[in-house]
Amino acid sequence: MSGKREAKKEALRQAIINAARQRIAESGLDELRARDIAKDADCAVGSLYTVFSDVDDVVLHVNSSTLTQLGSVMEAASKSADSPQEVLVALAVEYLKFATENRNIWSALFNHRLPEGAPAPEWHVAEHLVLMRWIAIPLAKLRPNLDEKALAVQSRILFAAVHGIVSLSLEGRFVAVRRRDIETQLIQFINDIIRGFDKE
Amino acid sequence: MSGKREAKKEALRQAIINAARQRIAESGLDELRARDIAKDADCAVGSLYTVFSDVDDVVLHVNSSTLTQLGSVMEAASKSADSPQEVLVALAVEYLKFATENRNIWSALFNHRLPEGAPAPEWHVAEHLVLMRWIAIPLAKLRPNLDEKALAVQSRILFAAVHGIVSLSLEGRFVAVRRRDIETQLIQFINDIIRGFDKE
DNA sequence: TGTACATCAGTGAACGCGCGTTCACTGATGTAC
DNA sequence: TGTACATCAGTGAACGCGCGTTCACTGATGTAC
Repeated sequence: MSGKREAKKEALRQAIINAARQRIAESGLDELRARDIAKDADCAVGSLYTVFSDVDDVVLHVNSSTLTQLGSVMEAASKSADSPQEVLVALAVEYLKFATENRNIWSALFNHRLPEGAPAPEWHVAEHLVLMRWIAIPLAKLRPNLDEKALAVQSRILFAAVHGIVSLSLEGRFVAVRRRDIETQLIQFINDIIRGFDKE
Repeated sequence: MSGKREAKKEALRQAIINAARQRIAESGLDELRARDIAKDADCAVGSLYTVFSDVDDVVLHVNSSTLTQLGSVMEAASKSADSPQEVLVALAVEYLKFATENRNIWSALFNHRLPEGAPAPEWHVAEHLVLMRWIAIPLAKLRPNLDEKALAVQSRILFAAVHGIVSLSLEGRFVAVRRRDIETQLIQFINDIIRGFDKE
């Protein structure tokens, strides 16, 4: 009966990550507090520090699980259509949908800043790169002349553009566009770009 | 000699705004502290509260002046080329340049969050709208069939896309693209979109 | 299986600090005559 | 122009609070025999 400690520790880790995710989903990353996480996870504040190095570390793990979710969404979108055009549109639309339905969780991905000298750990960066693959696949079919490197760059640029549209629209601020218009606009936008490829 | 008080007050306002801008430029919005602003502006912390309601109010004014700067940049870009295609490219390139050269000042525009219930004051929102006009003008020539409303939406979408590319590239994070490639990519991106319009 | 001891997870009150904001006071500007 | 008083800008030490993190302690799990 030796794995009992290990098992409890793992359960605690999960409870903390879930509690943190829940909190972020409800009130946003800015309102996340160590004490609140502990309360929701049914443990003492101190316990948090026995399984994570600090609160940022917890957030990193929440974001990691968000990226996994997003990966599934993108995989599904990729399979939902045949032509690469349609796949790219589906990816954009599903991204918008995910962001809309999981606003705070999604924005935590981009608003979480690690303290000064600490760059995001490598395993976390890698998780992002995986997502770019889902864009690269259909893009490769549309632009077969691009080499691997150029393809990677193009994927990121396209992601960044879509992200920008989703982001500025959702975060609302000054550049707001009516919610029900965004999807239409996004689809049209992707199609415009793809048409641009054709004529190149 | 009755305007002396008024004049000093105005000088203090400017000194505080300038000090805050300088601080933000050097260390970013996150590192902005009331005491530091006061020290740089050669006044006591308390003075800040005699001319501004709080630190957020100061930031709002810094951002306002940044928007004015950005307006001049966009105006110049608009005059630097004749064809609407070239103007749109110039606007994007100059936006990238402005963001690169004034990284912290620029990102304060987007990272400054007002506390809960307080939306940005109307005068500040209006300043943003003015910028969208610089995009709408060349866009109207390329797509003469769009009505005023659709044109406004398209301008915002286009801005959001460019902003997304500039933003994710500069803020670096995971989706980094090599700096010297961004400009090339951005130009190509705008051209792709415009070509898309043509084929519509 | 049972007992004695060792280890380590889990606890939560207390520490410490950063920082926005206030407020009783001082001194400069303005007004009245 | 000069003097006395009033007003208000400017001061900065002190307040207050939020919150991440620690650490001496307790109690549960594991090990030895």
